Amino acid sequence: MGGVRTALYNYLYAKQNGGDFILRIEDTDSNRFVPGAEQYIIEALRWCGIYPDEGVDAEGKVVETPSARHPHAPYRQSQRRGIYRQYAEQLVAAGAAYYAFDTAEELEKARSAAESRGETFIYNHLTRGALRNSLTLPEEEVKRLLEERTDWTVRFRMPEGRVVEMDDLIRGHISVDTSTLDDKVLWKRADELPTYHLANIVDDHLMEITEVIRGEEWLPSLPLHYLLYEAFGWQDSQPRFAHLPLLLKPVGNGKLSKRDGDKLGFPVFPLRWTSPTGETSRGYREDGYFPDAFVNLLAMLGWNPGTEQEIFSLDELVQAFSLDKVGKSGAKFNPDKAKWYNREYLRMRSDAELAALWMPMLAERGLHPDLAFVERVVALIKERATFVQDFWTIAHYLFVAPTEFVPKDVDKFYKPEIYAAALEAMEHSDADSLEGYVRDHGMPMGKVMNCIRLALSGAASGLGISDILHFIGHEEGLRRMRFLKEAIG
RNA sequence: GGUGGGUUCGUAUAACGGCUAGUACUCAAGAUUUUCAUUCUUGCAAUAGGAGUUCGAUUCUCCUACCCACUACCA
Repeated sequence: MGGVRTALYNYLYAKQNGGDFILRIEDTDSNRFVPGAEQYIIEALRWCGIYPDEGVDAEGKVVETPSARHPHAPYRQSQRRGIYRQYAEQLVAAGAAYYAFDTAEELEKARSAAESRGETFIYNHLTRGALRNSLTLPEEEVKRLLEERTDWTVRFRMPEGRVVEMDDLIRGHISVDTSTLDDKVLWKRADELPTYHLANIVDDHLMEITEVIRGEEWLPSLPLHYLLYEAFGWQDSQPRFAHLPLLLKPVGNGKLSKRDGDKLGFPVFPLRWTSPTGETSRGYREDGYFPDAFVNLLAMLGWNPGTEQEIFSLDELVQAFSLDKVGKSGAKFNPDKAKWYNREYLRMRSDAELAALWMPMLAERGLHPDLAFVERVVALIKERATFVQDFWTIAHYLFVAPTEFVPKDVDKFYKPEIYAAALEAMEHSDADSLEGYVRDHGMPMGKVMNCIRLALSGAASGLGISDILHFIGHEEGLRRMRFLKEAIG
């Protein structure tokens, strides 16, 4: 959800300003490759109605837009491998970065040693002088290690005691002292791939990105990114940054995780997702949410239009969206409000459209009613439903006679005198005259009517009796009256 | 621990430094309905705490508290 919201805000911002929305796959961690994840992202965006102007499509090919522009291909960082090394080395040559030869074990040792002293190990101006890198080793040995070993990295040489002044479109001015920051790895010889920081800056520059709208978790690395733009000499074309507040779990504290959804009974994924380990998480699509409702509720999590309007189509969002109306604090997700949104969107759908969505579900139950009949049913019940899936629960007895009766309602309304009156009323009237007959003959309205409803629907609550009768017909109504007696009596 | 960010009803949020702090969801009550749901009406409910600036602070400044993120050869 959080990822979709970030993509949505980027899309809205781009479209509002006549820009392009580019989908770039940042797959620079070969250890964390998840098969199917990329396809999933593309399919989820499509479901939401978000189509990239540039990027990769579901088949892994460059997106073909009407204008057929794809000047920045390839869009998958794993396919851009070749271009990053030169940039990393450019920084080394400029003195902004250096080669580091520390092995994972050595760093681990340094970390635990610091920990035992009650400190935290940071690879920075304080420690780099005592570690194995091109700043401490003789030139000859550096040259040798570079050729002999394949596990070295390029690290950013974070300056000491510099205050980086930054601007965020949402948070305003921020300044950070670089002394507290560390020498981040920029490039790994082992897989010839950059880390996020280098790849992001290089690609944003190459792809002419003008705005970076991303999650708040990136705010702490913003100084590094500023410094990187500076080291490359790209300050003039540096994009503007906006860090979005996080999506938080509905109860307690902390960011929304997939566990919360499982526990509290709502999806945290746009589409159903099955992880490589076979674990499945439910999706908004499969749960019956309409894509436009999902987009709408997501847009309102962290942003507001400044008016009291709550229902927005994607196009309206493009018009109304504004980064300065995005909040600064994390937004707790409210599942009840999400359902409310879907209910609103369900009501806006036409009877014909809802009937068309319901037909296949009826077919799964072996039912093949007239489309016109289904449309009439939908018109009657749509106000009572949140999802199309609810239709069956609400109106199943319009298609199939009840075979079970709610025991509590039976106890209350299936009594000899009441049943006799109810049967008499049914035998001497039709759908339209039933209520009048009951009243005119002095029968207890509530009891008799509920007894009839029990027979017709299996419970004492639900649709109006006259409505039910109109759908199933008087004969079927009488048959169900008799069946109630057989089943219970 | 360090650094950064954040803090208005339970939740999402509104309020040029100036009305009785508004709206929506949830919840409760009432009306409507043959029942339930819908619909309508009403109600409950908040500026984290403390200083300061000011005629006046939800809004600006500082301190405290709490929450979150980051602190990886992950993004």
